[in-house]
Amino acid sequence: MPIEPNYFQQYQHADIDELADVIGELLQNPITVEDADHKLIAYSSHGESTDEARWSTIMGRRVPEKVLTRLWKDGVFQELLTQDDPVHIPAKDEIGLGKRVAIAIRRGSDVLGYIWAQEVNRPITREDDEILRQAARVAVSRLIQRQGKRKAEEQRRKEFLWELLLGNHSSEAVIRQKADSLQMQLPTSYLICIIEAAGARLDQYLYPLLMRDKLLWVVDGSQIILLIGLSDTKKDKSDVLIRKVEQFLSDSLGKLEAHVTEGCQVIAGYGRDYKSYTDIVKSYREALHALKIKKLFPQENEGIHGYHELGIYRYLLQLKQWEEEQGYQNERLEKLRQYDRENQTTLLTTLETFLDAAGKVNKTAERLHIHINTLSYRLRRIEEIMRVDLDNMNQRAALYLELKIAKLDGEQ
Amino acid sequence: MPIEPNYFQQYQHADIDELADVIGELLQNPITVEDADHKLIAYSSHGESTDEARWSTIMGRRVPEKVLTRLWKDGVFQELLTQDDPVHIPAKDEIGLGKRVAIAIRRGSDVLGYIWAQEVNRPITREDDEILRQAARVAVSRLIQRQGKRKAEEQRRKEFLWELLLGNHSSEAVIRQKADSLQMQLPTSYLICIIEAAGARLDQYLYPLLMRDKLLWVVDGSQIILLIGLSDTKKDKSDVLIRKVEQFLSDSLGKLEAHVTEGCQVIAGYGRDYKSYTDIVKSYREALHALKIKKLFPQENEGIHGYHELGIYRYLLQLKQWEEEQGYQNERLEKLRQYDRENQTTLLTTLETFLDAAGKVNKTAERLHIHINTLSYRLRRIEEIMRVDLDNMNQRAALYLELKIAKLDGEQ
DNA sequence: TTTTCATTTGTGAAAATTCACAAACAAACT
DNA sequence: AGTTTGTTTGTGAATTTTCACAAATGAAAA
Repeated sequence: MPIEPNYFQQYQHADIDELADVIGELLQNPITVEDADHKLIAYSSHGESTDEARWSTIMGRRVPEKVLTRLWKDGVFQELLTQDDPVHIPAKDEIGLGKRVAIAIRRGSDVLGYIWAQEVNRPITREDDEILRQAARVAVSRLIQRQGKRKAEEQRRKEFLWELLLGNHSSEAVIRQKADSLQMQLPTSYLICIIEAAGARLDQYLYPLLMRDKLLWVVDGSQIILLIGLSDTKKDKSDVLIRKVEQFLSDSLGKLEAHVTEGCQVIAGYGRDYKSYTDIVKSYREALHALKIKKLFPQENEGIHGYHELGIYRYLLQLKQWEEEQGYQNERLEKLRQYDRENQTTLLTTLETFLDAAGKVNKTAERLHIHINTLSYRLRRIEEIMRVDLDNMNQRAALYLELKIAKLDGEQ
Repeated sequence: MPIEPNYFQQYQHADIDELADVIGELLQNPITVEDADHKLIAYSSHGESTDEARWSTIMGRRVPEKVLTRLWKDGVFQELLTQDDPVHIPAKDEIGLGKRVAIAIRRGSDVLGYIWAQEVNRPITREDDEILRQAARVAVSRLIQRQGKRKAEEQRRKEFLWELLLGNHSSEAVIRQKADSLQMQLPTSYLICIIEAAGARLDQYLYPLLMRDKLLWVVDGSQIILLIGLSDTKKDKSDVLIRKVEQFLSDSLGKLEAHVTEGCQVIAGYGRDYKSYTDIVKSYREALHALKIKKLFPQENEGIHGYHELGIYRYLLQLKQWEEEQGYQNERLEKLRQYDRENQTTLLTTLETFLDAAGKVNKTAERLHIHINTLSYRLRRIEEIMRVDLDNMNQRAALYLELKIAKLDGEQ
C-alpha cells in the first residue's frame, strides 16, 4: 500500500477561498464549497468553462432548489451524508448539471458542508479521491466557526419550537414576529409529527431526511418531535400535507426499523393540520394522543398514524374516564365473560372478531378458523346471553365501544 | 222516576261500626268497610255465615295479598277507582272469595276506602245499588279523619323520596332508619322511573296503577318520578325488575296516550337498578338522561326507555361537550355536507340511513326508495369524497357517532 | 347544438348470507 | 350405562350482496 502524499501540508493556514483554488489546481477542474444548507462558501476562480448548475449556484449564492430536489430524489445526498468517501455523480442534463464528484465536510457525525468538483477539463478518477478526502479534512476548521453560528441559531429555533409546543405564546402576531427575527419562514399550513423509538439515536438516523425536508425538530427523550408544513398550496392543502407526512413517515420508519434493535418498536403519530400557530399545542397534543393509542392498540391501529384516522379510538380514554366517574360497569359484557369462564367457551373473542370484521360472517369465521354455521350458532348464543340485537347498529356500535374500552383495563 | 228513600237519615251521627251493621241489616248480608290501603275499618257483627276471604280479612285486619292481587288483575279495582257505582263481583273460588258487591268511598277524586257486601243470605240486585251509594256517601265523614292522617304520612314519605333523589343522605344506615320510622319497607332492588307528559294530570290518570303496585312517587312539574322495586327475588333480579318496569310503562303509557291531548307527547325513561339507597341519585340522573336523549332522538329511541338500552346515545352529550372543548370539527362530514349543497345530492342522508341499517344495503335501498345499484354507487362516492372505508368497523362506528353528535347541533 | 359528466337504473353471474334441519361429538347428569 | 345438554359441522335452498358492464337521463359545459 503506497503512502499517500499530504497534498495540503503547505496550505494548513490558507483561507477557504485559497483552499478552493488549490483543490481546483490539484484536480484541474472547477471547485465549489458549500455549507450544510447549500449556501455558497467559496469557489475556485480560474476562468474554466462551467455548467448551468454551477453558474446558478455562484450567481444566487446558493444551490438552486430544483438541483437540490433532484439530487435528494436520486439519493446523492443520502450517500454524501452517510459516507466519508467522495461520491461520483453522472451528468444530469435536464437540470443543467454536468458530471462531478462531491464529498461531505464532516466533523464526527455533523455535516458542515460539501466540496464539489466539476469534471470538465479532465476526468476525476478513484486516484483523486484521496485529494478530496484530505481537502474535506482541511476544510473542517474553516467551517467550524460558521457552523458554530449556525448551531447557535438552530438552538434558538429549537427553543422557539419548544415554546410553541408548550403554548407559551398566546398571540399569533408575537409568534410571527419572533419567527421573523429567527429568520424562519413558518409554513402556512403545518402539523406536529412525533416519532418514538426507545434506545435509538433518532436524530442521527433521520438526519438525511430532516435535512432533505428542512424540518424544524426537537428531541425529547426517545421521541423526536417534528413540525411539518406546506407553504404555498392554495386548495386541497390538507390532503397534500397529509400525503407529504405519510411519505415522510414511510421513508423514516423504513429506515429506522432497519437500524433499530430487534426488541424495541418504532412508532409514529401526528396531529391534525392547522394554520394558526397558536394551535400548535393542539396538534402536538393530538400527536401525543395518537402515539398513546397506538401503544394501547397496536394491531388495531397498524399502519395508522394520523390523529384524524383514529376513529373511535380517539374517544376511548375519555369515555373510560367518564364511565369510571359515573361508576358504570358493563353488566352485559361481564355476563358474557362469566359465561366464557363457566363453559370454557370463547364467545367474547368471537364477538370481538365479528365486530372487528364489521359484521361480515365470512371474514369472521375465517379469522377464527371455524365453520360458518358454528359462528352463526355462537352469535345466536351471544344475542341470547347478552340480550342484544346484533343487527341493530346502535347496539353493535355500543358493544364495539364497550369492548374496546374494556380492553383498556386489561380485562381482555 | 221514583224518589229513592233516604236510608241513612236517622244514622247520620252513627259511628262507623254501627254504620256497617245498618248496611248489613238493609242488605241482609255481611258487610266489610276498608280504607284505601285495604286495612279493615269496620264489619257487620251479625253471626252470618261468611267466606274465607272475609274471614281472613277480619282476622288479619287487612285484605289478604292474594285476594288483592287477583282483584287488581281482574280489573275490579280499576272499576272501583274510576266509577261511583257499586261493582258486582262474581265468586272467585280459587282465592276463597264468594260473590259480592263493592263500592268506593270517595271524596272528589280521592278514594278513602271501600264498602264490601257479601252475597250469602240473599242476592244483591241493582235495586240495592242506591243503598250502597248512600252508604258510601255517609261513610265519607267517618273516613276523612283517618284519611287526613294517611295523607300527612304520605306527604312525609314523599318528602323523604325527594331527599333521596337529591342525595341529601349519604349513609345507607340513616336512610334505612328513616324509612323504618316512616313505616316504609324499601325494596331490596329498585330503580327510578320518570314519566313526562306536558299538561296532563299524571298522578290522576295513573292513580289506579300507582295504587296497584303501591309505588312511592312524587310529581315534579310535568314529570312524575317513581321508585319501582322488587323485594324478595334472589337471582335474575335485574331481569325481573326490568320486566316489571316495562310492564308498568306499557300499562301507563297506553292509558296516558288515550287521555292526553293530541299535540303533547308522553315519554318515559328509567335508570339502572341498584340495591344501595345512596345510589338512588344515580338512578334518578340516569332516568333524566334517558328522558333527555329520548327528546333529542325520538325516532332512534322509540320503544326504548331504559338507560341501559341507550347504547351509544348514552355517550353522545358527553362526547359532544368534549369535542367542543377540544375545538374539534369534523371535516369529513363537512365535506360531504358541502358536496350535497353544491350538487343537490343527499349523500349525507344516504350515509346515515346506511349506517342506521347496520350496513344492510337491501334495507337501506328500501328505506330510501332507490335502486340497490344507485345505493352502491352513492356509497362508492361517499367513500371517495370522505376518504373513508365503510367496510372498516372502526371508521363505520366513528362515522356513526360523529353523525349522531352532529345531529345534536341541529346541523342535520 | 353537441359533448361531457354525474347520476340512476337495468341485467346477469359469482359469491356471500340466512335459514332450517340433521348428524356427530363431548361433557355433565341421572 | 343411558340421557341430556351444549357445541360443532354438514347439506341444501332461498335470498342477499357484490361486481362488472351497459344503457338512459338530465344538467352543465363547450
